Amino acid sequence: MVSLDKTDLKILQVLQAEARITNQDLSERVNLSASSCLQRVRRLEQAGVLMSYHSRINLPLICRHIVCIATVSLKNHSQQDFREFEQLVKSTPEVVECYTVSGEFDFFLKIICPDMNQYLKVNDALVSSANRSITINTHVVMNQNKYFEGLDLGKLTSE
Amino acid sequence: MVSLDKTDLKILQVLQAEARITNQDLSERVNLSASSCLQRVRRLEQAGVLMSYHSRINLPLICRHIVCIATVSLKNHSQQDFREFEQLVKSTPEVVECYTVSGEFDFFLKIICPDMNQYLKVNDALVSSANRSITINTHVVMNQNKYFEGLDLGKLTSE
DNA sequence: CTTGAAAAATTTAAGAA
DNA sequence: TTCTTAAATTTTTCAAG
Repeated sequence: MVSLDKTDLKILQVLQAEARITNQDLSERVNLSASSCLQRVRRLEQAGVLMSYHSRINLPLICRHIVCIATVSLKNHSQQDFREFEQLVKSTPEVVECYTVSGEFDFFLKIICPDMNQYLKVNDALVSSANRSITINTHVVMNQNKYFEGLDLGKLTSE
Repeated sequence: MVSLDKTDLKILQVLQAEARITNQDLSERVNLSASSCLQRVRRLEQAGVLMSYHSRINLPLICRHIVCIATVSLKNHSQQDFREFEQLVKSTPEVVECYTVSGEFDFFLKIICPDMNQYLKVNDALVSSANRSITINTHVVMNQNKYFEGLDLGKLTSE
């Protein structure tokens, strides 16, 4: 567990939502000189706290596509079967996120495809990937009401 | 629908996964001069194609927390009830993503809390927010196997 | 829509507190 | 850890193709 002071948290808070801010502007926001701000950012990167920087793209604006969320249950709960399924997921580019969960399902997948035809192919590949039984339930996303915009690190790290 | 050429797609492809790349490096990657590369990036921002830039933070490294995925079904499917629920979700910081879906559920939520105690509070707030009936099913995330790293825009936009 | 050059701004390393 | 300073680099504008 890396320990961070308030200034580090402020830096992370800003970078979560404005990753392309200049170091100079960032330093003003957190009341630091540009050089010590940069030093902290580099340290956070090296420590693995800042993992990567991404752009959000307005996909509906540039192409037709469908987003689905699929629940997955494996009949056989052996480590081997889990690993194999995870491997398959990792090598399937249409699956953009995958969570292992407790409860009535084993996995949640988020899948993005150009059209339903391609989705069916991905689905088939997941189902018939091996000879083990698997139940996949698909939910087509009709609207995304809330996008991830960064966590409230103050709340999460307080206490 | 905004129409993009191959160079625009390359720019988006790079920025999705390396949002803090310098414009100069980006221009080399896409075989353009720095100035025309910058011009394209600004145009993509103005057109709303590039929406925002985010950092991924290694949360397990800096604090204890739990991630849950919840399925939600409303008993009453009136527009009014949907809107009210969406409003509640938007004003609840622990809910970091929300999808309206077709099928057996109405919404999928991703929720991040410092601990289970706080999760229960959020859950209660969602359930008892109003006098309408709602079914929430919680799945604790045990592992995230695949993170969003950027779409393959070539595949999505081809044809 | 591009390039290339010049000006403005930022990043980054070094030295001192 | 911080800051200041200064050199290196990058961003940004603009004239011209």
